[in-house]
Amino acid sequence: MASEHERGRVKTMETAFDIIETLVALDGGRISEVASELGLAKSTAHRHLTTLEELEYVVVDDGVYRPGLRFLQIGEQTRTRQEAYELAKEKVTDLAAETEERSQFIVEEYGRGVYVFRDTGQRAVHTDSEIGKRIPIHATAAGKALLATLSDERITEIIDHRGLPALTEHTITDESTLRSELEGIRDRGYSINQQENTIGLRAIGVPVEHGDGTPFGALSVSGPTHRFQGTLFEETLPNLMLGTANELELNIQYS
Amino acid sequence: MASEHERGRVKTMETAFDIIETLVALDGGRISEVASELGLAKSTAHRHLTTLEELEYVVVDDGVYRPGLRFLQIGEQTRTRQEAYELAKEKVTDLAAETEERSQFIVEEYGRGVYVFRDTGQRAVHTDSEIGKRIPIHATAAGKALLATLSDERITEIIDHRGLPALTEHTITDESTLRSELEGIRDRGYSINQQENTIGLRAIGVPVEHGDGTPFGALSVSGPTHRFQGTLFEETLPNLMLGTANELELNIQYS
DNA sequence: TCCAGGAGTTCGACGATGCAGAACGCTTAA
DNA sequence: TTAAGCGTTCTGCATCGTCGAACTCCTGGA
Repeated sequence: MASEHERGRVKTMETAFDIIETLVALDGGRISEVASELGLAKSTAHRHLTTLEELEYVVVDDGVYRPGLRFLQIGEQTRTRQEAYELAKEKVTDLAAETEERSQFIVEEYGRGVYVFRDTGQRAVHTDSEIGKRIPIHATAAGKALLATLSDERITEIIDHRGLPALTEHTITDESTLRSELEGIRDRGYSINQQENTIGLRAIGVPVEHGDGTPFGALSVSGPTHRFQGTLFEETLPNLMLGTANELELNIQYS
Repeated sequence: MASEHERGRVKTMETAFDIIETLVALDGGRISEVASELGLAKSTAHRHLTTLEELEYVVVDDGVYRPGLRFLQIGEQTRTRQEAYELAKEKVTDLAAETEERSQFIVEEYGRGVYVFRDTGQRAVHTDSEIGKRIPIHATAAGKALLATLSDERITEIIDHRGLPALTEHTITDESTLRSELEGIRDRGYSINQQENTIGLRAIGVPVEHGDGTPFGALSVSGPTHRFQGTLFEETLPNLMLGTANELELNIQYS
């Protein structure tokens, strides 16, 4: 099963996490569901799930196993471990309030962007449901801003590893185009997303660096093309975001 | 190593999660640190950590391994899976805004209370750092409110499993006292915490149930004894919270 | 410059342990 | 009453996780 992995790894651990991911994907599953889904013997799935439950990583309700809140605990701890994350959260909230659009903060992990905070202007649409979601780094404003802060070697690594898949007809899929785009971002200080990720959506992103110039993450604000145009899109928003990123960097430096 | 666990479980998985928990506890560790911490051979720790990194559950920076954001992803997904959680979050925010005190929503897992949302009135102190934290269910307002909604058998199970450890001199450590306290909560509709968890802190908790009467979680608001007294503590707050819980239950029922 | 110490990595051999499959009991539906 | 489906338990086999040794790389001190 799934033997595309290198040798020399702990196979049992792979099946353990395969099971957890199956539970996430199925939104909870019974023993035999999991077993057939992964091609395991029923007894094996049973043993794994029982162990996961004893370790308190999985809860069982009426025979249906689901991931437990311990993942949330570990996730929150890794998120808040760095004080800078709290500062970034404030800025995300501020941006959402000022622009009344959707704003988010992402960091890079394994060559992809990961949503760390997100907020929206209107209270009603307020949802955190995509926190932790991984997005292709080359097709989002925040992702490109982040890429621009990385070293050339790291950029090459990421492109080699993840490729440049097209998400819409506007996605940049050519490496040299992307590189010159990144050059432009470094000059301007901010990045633009022109429906490269989703048709009908534009966005502006700004990188955020630590005091010593090492990359930290990126802020972005996104909205519909009919609102994101003209002076707002070309001047007001970029200036607001550059200012916000600058404040954030100063806050980080002196905290 | 650590052989107090039952036979018939997947031992390798236990060491895998032991390693993850060690990384959480140490806030990142090197291979040999983890190995000596858990009494493993260096090569074993190496193999596990390499596997965890390949599975993208752990990131490595300059030889130091840390839990990755995938835990956050799984945690957020389990939290937001149930739509009711979003509704609960709104109420936590509302309570924090109205009372200008700390408010939280907890659910029960493995016989303990788990913070699912938390908010505080003043923006400055706004921190989510304790999300996911597990608390003794008998020594908190929300915990007792939650306990009061459970079946007698489940209550017995929890007490047998977790015991009633004293956290302060006011903690209820006697089972029959706790049971009559729960009876009172069922009558009144809300619970009170009189410095049972932390000296100097009082709190009020209300249970939240699904439309069919099954337990969902509990809301609570906590504050310092010098503010939590008199009419506020005896009337205003309880009424506010009972109303809020009632609204929440209605929202849940018709969503 | 050389050596010593510590860290990460690789390798091989042993035996613990994870795995599949069968068998059993329970519940549900026909 | 029976059959199907599910969870649970057990047992034997061979896989695979474990340890320890050996090697390299890096760093700091003499």
